[in-house]
Amino acid sequence: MQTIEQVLESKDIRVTAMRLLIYKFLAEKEVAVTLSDIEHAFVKADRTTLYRTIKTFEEKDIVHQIDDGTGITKYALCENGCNCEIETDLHLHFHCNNCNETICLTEHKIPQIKVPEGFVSENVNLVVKGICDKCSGQ
Amino acid sequence: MQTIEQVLESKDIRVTAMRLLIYKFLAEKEVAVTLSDIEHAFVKADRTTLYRTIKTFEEKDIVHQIDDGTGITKYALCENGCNCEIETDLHLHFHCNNCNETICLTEHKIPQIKVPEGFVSENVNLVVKGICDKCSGQ
DNA sequence: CAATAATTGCACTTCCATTGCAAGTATTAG
DNA sequence: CTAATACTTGCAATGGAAGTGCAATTATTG
Ligand SMILES: [Mn+2]
Ligand SMILES: [Mn+2]
Ligand SMILES: [Zn+2]
Ligand SMILES: [Zn+2]
Repeated sequence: MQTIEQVLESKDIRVTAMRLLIYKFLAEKEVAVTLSDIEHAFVKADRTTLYRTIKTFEEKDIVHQIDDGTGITKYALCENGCNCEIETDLHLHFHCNNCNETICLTEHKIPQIKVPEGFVSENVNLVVKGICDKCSGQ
Repeated sequence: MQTIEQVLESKDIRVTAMRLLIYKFLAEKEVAVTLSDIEHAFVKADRTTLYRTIKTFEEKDIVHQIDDGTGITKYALCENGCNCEIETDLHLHFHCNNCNETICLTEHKIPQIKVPEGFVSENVNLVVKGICDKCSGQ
């Protein structure tokens, strides 16, 4: 088990207080977060810093971006050993129409999608919408 | 074969010059269009009118919205007999990373996606990204 | 300790989406 | 046919998210 410091260093990112805090915040959340969520969690920090921190994380494949169709970009920590660099987002994402939260279903891989002759598939974004386990009351 | 006038009337939309023109524009395009595309095609009309026309079409299930991950909403005419109201976007969408165009693959239905216990799937958004038939040169 | 490099904060910008309100146009009732 | 009413269109303004230039601060290195 690596410490957060070790994770950052292994990706050639300097360890700063801000980065540790944001990493912890993401790790504690079991759902994908928006920049605005992070802003509300760290009101003292500047928006730009938060923005650039998450962008750094994204570049270095510490987080991946999720477009769940709400129009607002969300982010979630990559799984240990996730290969975002090679094939983006192999797992599917679930967006709850009730609580409006989006979560990674890391265990659920995206099935092979057939495309017509002449088309070349490079990657796939798949978002399932519906009611999440918490909201469905089971 | 219905005329455009008949299509609009059947959906309780008043026939206006603007609406006929925009409908025709969408019908002639084989790709999904942005509001900005429509704006460029109708420079004399006000942006708001174009916006509200497309929103009216969307409400009445004449067009469907496509979120292809570019951050800009696109629209495309619904197929004849499409059931947007009931289950949104059964077909998949393809976004070309080369020409930046998005098309409906109406023949390609989205496969059944399994979700974990407790989750209820209501609809699915699936966008495949890659190279389209025109750009792949076949 | 000084030089250098990276990070952070502030201010500003751009782009798309959306709304209030007034003016114009079509529809309906008398 | 005319007046009242409903709907459509245009203008102006707003809001929200994303992104950038630059200076100040902080950390790293020699
Ligand atoms: Mn994910
Ligand atoms: Mn479509
Ligand atoms: Zn929920
Ligand atoms: Zn193409």
